[in-house]
Amino acid sequence: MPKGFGGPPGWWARRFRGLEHRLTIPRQSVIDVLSKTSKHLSAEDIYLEVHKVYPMIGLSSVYRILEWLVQLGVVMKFDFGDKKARYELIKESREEHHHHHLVCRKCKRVIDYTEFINDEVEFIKKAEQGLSKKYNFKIEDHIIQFRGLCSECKETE
Amino acid sequence: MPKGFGGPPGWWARRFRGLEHRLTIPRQSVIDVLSKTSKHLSAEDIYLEVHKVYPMIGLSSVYRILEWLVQLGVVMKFDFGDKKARYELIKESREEHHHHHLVCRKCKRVIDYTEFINDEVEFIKKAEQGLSKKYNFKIEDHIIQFRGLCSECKETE
DNA sequence: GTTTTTAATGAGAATAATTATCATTACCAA
DNA sequence: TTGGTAATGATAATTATTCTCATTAAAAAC
Ligand SMILES: [Mn+2]
Ligand SMILES: [Mn+2]
Ligand SMILES: [Zn+2]
Ligand SMILES: [Zn+2]
Repeated sequence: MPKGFGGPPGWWARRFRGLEHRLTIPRQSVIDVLSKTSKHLSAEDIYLEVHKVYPMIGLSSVYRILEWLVQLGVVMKFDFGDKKARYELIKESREEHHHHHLVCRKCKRVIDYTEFINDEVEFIKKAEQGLSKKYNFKIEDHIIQFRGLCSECKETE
Repeated sequence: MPKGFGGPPGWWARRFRGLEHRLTIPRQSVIDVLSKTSKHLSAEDIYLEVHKVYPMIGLSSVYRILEWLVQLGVVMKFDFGDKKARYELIKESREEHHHHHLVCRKCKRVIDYTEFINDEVEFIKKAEQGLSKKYNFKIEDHIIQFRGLCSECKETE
């Protein structure tokens, strides 16, 4: 795997080997872009980034690849209220990078936060146990968002 | 206000009186539909329901009215991963009806749950305090979703 | 009540994110 | 190599949502 393609060399190759999933250059490139940022990129953002290093990429491929990664549980897809989906790689060291979002309803700015994760994990664990039992529902992940006004938008109210 | 238009007679009229907001028949009708269901209706669902009782309603009015209600903090707008927005009236007795959602990633079914609300309120209160201070962010509401597979979809896996 | 002013509506066109289609290309396994 | 399959990229199609604008309804002024 060429240097600069997302994570420790071979990591993604190993991640996908054996599955009937090929780690092609377009796929590598998308993963690479996602792995290099903590921003919340839209499909088009990602397309433009990949395009810089791999200009023959097609926008439809980006959408296809993102959907593939979401299905595989490698990427999370978010809706922050502007009308495009935003994507974020789920980091390996989940515990380290587990976080949620503050979303400004006005400017749509998004702030990652990791505070209170311990309290959260405790609360979530209990809730997940109870809910999955009661509703016979297999819980795979969760979303927590606080919504309101960011410091900037609070001024201009 | 005609009987059957959403809640105790005069309630919504009082709710909006004095604001420069008119409680017209299209607006009443939309509120009425939302107040009579616990489903998570899309704009078009609402349009079709209102249309039954007020056939001259326009779809664009429904969108406009829903946005207005969201701005007023009377209605919440959700994204459950199918690609249309869904709307839910925020009930007066918030404590009573405060709930969150289990969302099936496969069939997009949505289950309301109210369990663990006490634990949640405690956790949320603490988090809100800390986060709003640290990030100088005015928190207005929050979203919690558990996502995964409903009992049906778990079978066909 | 009638007129004046303003806000809200409804039809339809326009927008824009996402999906579907399909011919071409890259990849893998004999 | 060669055959079979999976992935890609260009493009068209879809579809939820927003915009525009002439018409209508509501409140305010008279
Ligand atoms: Mn994030
Ligand atoms: Mn609900
Ligand atoms: Zn803001
Ligand atoms: Zn399901």
